[in-house]
Amino acid sequence: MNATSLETPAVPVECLPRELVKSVVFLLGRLGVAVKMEAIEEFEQEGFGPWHYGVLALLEEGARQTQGKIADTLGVDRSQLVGLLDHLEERGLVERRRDPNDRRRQMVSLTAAGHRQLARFRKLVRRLEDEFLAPLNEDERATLHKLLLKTAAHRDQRYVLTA
Amino acid sequence: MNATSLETPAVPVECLPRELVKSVVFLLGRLGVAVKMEAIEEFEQEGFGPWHYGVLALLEEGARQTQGKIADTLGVDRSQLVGLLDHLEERGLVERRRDPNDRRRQMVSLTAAGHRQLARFRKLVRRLEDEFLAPLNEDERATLHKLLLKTAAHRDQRYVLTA
DNA sequence: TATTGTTATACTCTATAACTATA
DNA sequence: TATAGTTATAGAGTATAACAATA
Repeated sequence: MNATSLETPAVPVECLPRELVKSVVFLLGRLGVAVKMEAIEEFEQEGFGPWHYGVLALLEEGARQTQGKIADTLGVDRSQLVGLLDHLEERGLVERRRDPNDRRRQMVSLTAAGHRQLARFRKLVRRLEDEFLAPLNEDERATLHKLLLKTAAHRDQRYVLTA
Repeated sequence: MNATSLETPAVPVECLPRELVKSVVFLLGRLGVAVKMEAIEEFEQEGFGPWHYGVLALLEEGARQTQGKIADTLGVDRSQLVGLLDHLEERGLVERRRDPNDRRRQMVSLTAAGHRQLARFRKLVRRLEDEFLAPLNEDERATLHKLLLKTAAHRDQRYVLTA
């Protein structure tokens, strides 16, 4: 039984320095890392990681991408993507085919099983989001999203939502 | 010159999947990790890490903490805190004194130099925050803070701002 | 020679587990 | 025996660099 228990702790939980709690970047960093870790745990229970979800989601939007493009778009290293695709291919969720016009390139595409797995991933993410944002109502979530998106898009073009 | 350059890129930057960009938890995770990495870089240039700032900020609020209390409050492992305090003590920013009533305990307190370093850390964090939240005005930053705090406090008592 | 995908290597961070000295 | 602090060890995750095939 530790201090994070739901029961009233014998010793009151010490608060973080006000200075930190008042800082937007501190909260952003802490929450961001926390949500990432929770996501990793959730995906791991199904034998995957969050990156696998990103790859499948990207492939569904624009089929037949080369590995280089997938890696650059998602912001993962090309060498890292190899292992992710191996994992997905072994489970029959994606297919790799050499581009006949340039046999260095691999054209990656989603299989039917890949689409079904993507649906499962979406359910997982919805659950995670509902749990993590539990104290916020719909309006607040929309506001939070708007502010985060504005911040992200300012730093990185890839976040700009095109019409 | 890479694709993240400010110039108009020859090849248009591929967008992330809309599905991801529309997810609050995805943005939160990405931005959180990004701001953490930027903070680490900034602190590193002064020969420290973000944790050192947390320790100094905590010590200023409530002096003469034991190491266990500091570690639990900040959420770092006790064994990790040892190295952080070594680093700070070598530079004369904190002092460790054995508690005469229980010689297992170390009482840690801030020195005058520690206070001055804390002031420098604060300037660094203000700069980081201004840079990271550049696209948001004062009202938006306040709203973002409110929403993040509400989310964090719901998950972890240590974030509850006491009057 | 440059590029695509791949493999191998190294390094950082963290989590865990032993160890000491005190209680 | 249990606790506070310390040290040592091992693992995951990531970044870097070498490599093979093709252009």
